[in-house]
Amino acid sequence: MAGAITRPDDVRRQNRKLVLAAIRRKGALSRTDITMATGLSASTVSAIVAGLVSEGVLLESRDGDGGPIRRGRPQVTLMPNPDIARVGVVNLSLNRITVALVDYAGGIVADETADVPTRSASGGDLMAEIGAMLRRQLQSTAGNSGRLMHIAMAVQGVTDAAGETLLWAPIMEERNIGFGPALARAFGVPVAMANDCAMLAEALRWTAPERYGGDFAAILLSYGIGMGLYLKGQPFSGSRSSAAEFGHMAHMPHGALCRCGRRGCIEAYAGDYAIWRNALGMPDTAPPISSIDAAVFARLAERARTEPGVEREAFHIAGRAIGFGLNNLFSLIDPVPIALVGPGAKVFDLMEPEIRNALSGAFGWGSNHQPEIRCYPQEHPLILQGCAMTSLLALDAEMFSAGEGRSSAQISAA
Amino acid sequence: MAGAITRPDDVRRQNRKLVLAAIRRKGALSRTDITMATGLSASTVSAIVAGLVSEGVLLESRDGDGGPIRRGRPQVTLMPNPDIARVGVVNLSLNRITVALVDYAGGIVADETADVPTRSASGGDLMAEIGAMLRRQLQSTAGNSGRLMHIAMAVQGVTDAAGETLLWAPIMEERNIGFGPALARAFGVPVAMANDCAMLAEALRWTAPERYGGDFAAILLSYGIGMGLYLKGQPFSGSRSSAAEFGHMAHMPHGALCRCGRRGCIEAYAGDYAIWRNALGMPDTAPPISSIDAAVFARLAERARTEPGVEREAFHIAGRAIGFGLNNLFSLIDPVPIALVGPGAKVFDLMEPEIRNALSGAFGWGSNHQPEIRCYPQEHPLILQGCAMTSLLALDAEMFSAGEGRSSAQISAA
DNA sequence: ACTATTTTTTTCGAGCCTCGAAATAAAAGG
DNA sequence: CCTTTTATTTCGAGGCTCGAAAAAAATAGT
Repeated sequence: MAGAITRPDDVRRQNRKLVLAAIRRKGALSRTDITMATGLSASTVSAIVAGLVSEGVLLESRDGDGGPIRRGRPQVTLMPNPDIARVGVVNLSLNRITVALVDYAGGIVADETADVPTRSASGGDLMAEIGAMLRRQLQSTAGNSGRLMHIAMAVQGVTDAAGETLLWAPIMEERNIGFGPALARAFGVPVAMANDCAMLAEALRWTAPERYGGDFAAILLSYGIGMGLYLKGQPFSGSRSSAAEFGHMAHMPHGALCRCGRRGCIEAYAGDYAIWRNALGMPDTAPPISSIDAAVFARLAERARTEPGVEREAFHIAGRAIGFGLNNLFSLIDPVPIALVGPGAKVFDLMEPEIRNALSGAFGWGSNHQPEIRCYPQEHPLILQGCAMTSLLALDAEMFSAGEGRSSAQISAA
Repeated sequence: MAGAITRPDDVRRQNRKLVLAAIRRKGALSRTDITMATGLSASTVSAIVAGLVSEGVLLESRDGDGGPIRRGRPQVTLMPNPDIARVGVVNLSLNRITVALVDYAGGIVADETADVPTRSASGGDLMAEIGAMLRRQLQSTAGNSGRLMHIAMAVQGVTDAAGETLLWAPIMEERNIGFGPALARAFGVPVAMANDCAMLAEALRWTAPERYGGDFAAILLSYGIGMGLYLKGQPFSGSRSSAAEFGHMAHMPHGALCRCGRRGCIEAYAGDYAIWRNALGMPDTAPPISSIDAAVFARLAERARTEPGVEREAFHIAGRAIGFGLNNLFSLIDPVPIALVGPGAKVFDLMEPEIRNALSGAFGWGSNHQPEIRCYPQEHPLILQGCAMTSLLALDAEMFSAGEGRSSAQISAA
């Protein structure tokens, strides 16, 4: 409530951020374009851009790239200077680590995926592997671009609100792993860690702002069920943990056994292991299996499509659970567009009728709950993109908006 | 994402708001106190306060009120000028309209409650009654204070996100009633309409900031079940409606009949009519009765306390439903302190064990869901207070923070 | 009574920032 | 080579906050 006080310098910082955001959205903009996009006066834009160029944050490009030849002084295009900084991107999911290096302009400098048995690995093991991968990439690409200035990490699990500690993850035994501080110490840069679904949401918002520019939910259906929420233009998170644990809302009291240890969670009906369990006619208290081969799962879906039976019913049960959860979610936050991401999106056709059915009961006030649902089967590219955006926006906001003082001194271009 | 641009004037506006907020929190402050409370420099505070005093927003009081006699130039106390404006406060609940007039310092100028059969009334009827009550109060207190400048209205029902239209209310048949625009037209002032639970939350936050200064939920257990949420220092609302419909989360698929027309809502197990239904051994599809006498309900609770039986079981069922809802809520937003408000708070002892029980299943990441729960049996004073705060803060922010231009011209002090 | 001390508040100049208007730069057209 | 057009920079005005110094207004002490 108190709020921070405002000083004249804050005005400049705020407007610098505005300029950088506009350029990042469009990729490249002239000063005139920035004037129109931000509403700032031409003189102010001129001053701000001059500062950013002299600090090396932006690059001027005089060659009009393909625009129609017009009379008058040609516009000078401004774009992020790729070599001013790099950011590290890490995605930790079941038995798989992906590390990438992205330059300040968003270009991928390096990209590597390693298979690692996460279930049996300790936090230290994973930390060492991630550190080694990132260090290798930094070395192999040294000299041709700026120094590492930020790391964003996506994990399949519950993180604390500060984005430092992985509190619990279905993909491994150990708990309370401080990946954030560890990475920060190892590489001397700020680290943002978040649930992979939060990164998903960030990426979707970025790639399809016309659809996901407002409120929406990204639901990841893979090994477990997660959700990333954007509300009022802000990523939603709990006060202590990353929260938004859609998959662990209670569907059935004393119901099926969930991997989180409780019973009756939505995930215990709609997670891949749950569908597997039901499709094989196992009791719903059977312990969740740890990993399901994609091809095997695809065959299961195929059988469910071709003939009625226990397999098809398993998908229906999953659909009902998801629909139930969406229904409750929508009771709390109003219906929003939904993005279904990951392997589960490939079998959406098998679940959609039950999902829609669960949502069909209209409230007295008539707001129909039927939302727009879109499917995105490939989650990994989106997660990485979300991490990259998170890091780059953090750089825009924290580092380069601060002005002359620190940044230009810290940055050493090659 | 785009965000508004910032100009030097915005700095002054922001800091004026800061000063006003500090004074409203403490009631009366000297310039030195403001300096410490806001972090602004003494010179800036001096300039801002001079403006506010010359506009008549603040009043200087030279008589040191009881403070220990100290050396040095005595502090001049600044407080809101009660006569600079008044705000109207309206609470519409089942068969009851309360209207009050509050001055800019928060003092109650007039207060009146009328019994009106809301179920059979039309929106126009209610609007006419509210208008008449408010107009009467304005006339009877004319001359001794400022003109009406804002109205806040709390309703037991679902409103749109803009705070203009009552979309649906359990207390009446008609839907989509535009109380907001109607009041605004009738009195020529901005109107903020919201769910009564949102106002509740506002009041609690105000009266006990040490407990409710952060995230918390206020749950109103009366004729229906509502919730007001504060998250990250912001009142939570949906994108289209007021949302946060805790009472209409789905507890049991195809379960008990709810007053909203659907089945299995939490309210259909924990609303007063649901408890009544269960305590009398009626089927849970029996139509909800429209109103329950407080004394009768109290006798019911007394019997449940003294002897086991169907009455006690009815309260247990209610507790389970509420606990179930809290469990799901906490899956989405992390556990937060809970304020139980209204008649239902009087029977909390009968429900608490089942509520706690439903919350006892810990997640894998160990965050225990047991929240701090406090009871506030009297909802009406809190709702009115919340309305008053809403209006006064709106005045602070919108009108007086704008500076010289408009406000001083519009205000006519008696 | 009068001066010294203490505390609060105001005044003043420096340093930011944004903006509009005017000036300058850099192209195509004729 | 001059005119027109469009983009960008320069310049002065007007705000705002801040620190330092000055002024105000009381008590304490002699």
